[in-house]
Amino acid sequence: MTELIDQTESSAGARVGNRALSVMDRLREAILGGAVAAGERLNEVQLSKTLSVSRTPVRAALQALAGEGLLDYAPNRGFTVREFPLPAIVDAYDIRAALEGVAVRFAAERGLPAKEREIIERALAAGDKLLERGSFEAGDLTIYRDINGDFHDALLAATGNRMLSEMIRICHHVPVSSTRNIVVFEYHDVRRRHDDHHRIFQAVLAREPWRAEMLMREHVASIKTSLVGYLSERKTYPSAALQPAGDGP
Amino acid sequence: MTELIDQTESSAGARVGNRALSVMDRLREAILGGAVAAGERLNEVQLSKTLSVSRTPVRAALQALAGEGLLDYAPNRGFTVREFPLPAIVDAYDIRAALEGVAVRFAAERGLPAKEREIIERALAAGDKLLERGSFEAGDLTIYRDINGDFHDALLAATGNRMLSEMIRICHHVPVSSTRNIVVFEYHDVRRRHDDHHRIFQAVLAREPWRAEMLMREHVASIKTSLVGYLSERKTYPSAALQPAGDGP
DNA sequence: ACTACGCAAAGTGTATACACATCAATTGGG
DNA sequence: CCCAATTGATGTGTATACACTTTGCGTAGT
Repeated sequence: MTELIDQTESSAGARVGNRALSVMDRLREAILGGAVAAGERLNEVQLSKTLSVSRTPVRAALQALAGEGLLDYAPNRGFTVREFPLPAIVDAYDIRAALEGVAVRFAAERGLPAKEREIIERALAAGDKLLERGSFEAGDLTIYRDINGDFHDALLAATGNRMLSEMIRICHHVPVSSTRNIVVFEYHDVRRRHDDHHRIFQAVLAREPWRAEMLMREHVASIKTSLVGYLSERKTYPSAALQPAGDGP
Repeated sequence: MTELIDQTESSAGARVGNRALSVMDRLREAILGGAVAAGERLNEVQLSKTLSVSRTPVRAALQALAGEGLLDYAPNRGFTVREFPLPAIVDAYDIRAALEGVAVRFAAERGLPAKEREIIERALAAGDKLLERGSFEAGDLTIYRDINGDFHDALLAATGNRMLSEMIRICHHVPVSSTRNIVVFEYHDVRRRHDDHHRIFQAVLAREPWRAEMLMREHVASIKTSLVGYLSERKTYPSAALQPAGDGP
């Protein structure tokens, strides 16, 4: 009763009740933030003591997170943080490329609702303005990260297919692979991807489904390529290294 | 300890503990079988009385099924059977086509493990034998349904990517859209799809990733087309009509 | 007759106690 | 000295009681 929880999302995915919801959010944050190691076993009583709730909402949250693919479950052994080996992370980009490709194809076939169209136009305009200077300054990348997120989210909402959006959301929530992050910091790369966005948007408006899909697939694939290149330069395993960098537009 | 449950699957997806597992299976069966209507609200106490268990495993099962996308959840209102409008069912084929396309691409890139290769070869041989007669008899479709399932499952296992296989599994579990069913009964159509399987397998063996992906996409897309055609002939809504027919190879 | 308030019944959310499985360490036998 | 069985501790699985939220019905007021 005293807790203030943003239960904006109503019935998507595998949510759970009041208190369990906040537990779920805190746990997800902890997992994605790397506070708990991959493969680590999550002790229910310990968590319930830490979070000052009973085991019931903790269990509910754990099961919901398992539904999101962040945890593994083994009977009589409880939940463990799912491991995401580097190959699996890279694969996630291919999966995401295929799914977002289908999403924009749907959007191009069905047409863009006015609301989403406005959001996208605003995002594109904001990107144009940010990029017209010809170079990046301090907080610019953070700003563009949000712009990029708005673009993809709006396109996602435009498909009107829950299963598809949930799957894409899962791809975005693969540890270290959040959409709102950017792998390549070079101005020139961001510029190119912003141009991709324009082209994709045009294809959707022009009702060219297959061109839109193809562009989106290539768009996401190029992000994967950048990630792989980034990783092969510095051999370091990116569990923490990528944390602030992550993935791309 | 008196109950005999097949807990073959260990840590995939969102499973839950011993008793909850059997509850989950029974509920899934009931939902997929159409025993409970879409949109219907699932009463926890009623279910627990029906199944002779307490509410705890029932809740666990419900949350797990929500994680599989079969149920919706609303805080303080419980779980409802998710609705799958006809457009969503049709969309599922496009999503499945994209995902299985990526799966075979991975298989072609990575190579087929000996075990899966054997399974596929056996399935293809069995299909050849079944089809060489030139026409279908009574139980032949049921047999081919299993052959078809084995083929797709083996290919799926060969990718070695959990997220991908789970997503494909979800597509297959969309109500009325199980892979192991076949929409078109014509011998000629099954023949064509069996040929598709051969070509896909060859492409995977020949290490031609993009050709394999393209073939698989077209393969699944053709099934969607058949379904749409089937539906537009008889205008009846397929909630029950498709139950025995379903979807295809 | 219609609306608004309130109360009661139904149902979900949470806490807690107990049953059972798993794992590790210790002890007894070979 | 090593292997194995048993026993304890740790931790999950289930049942149940209670608190809170929602919802529908009934009543009173306009």
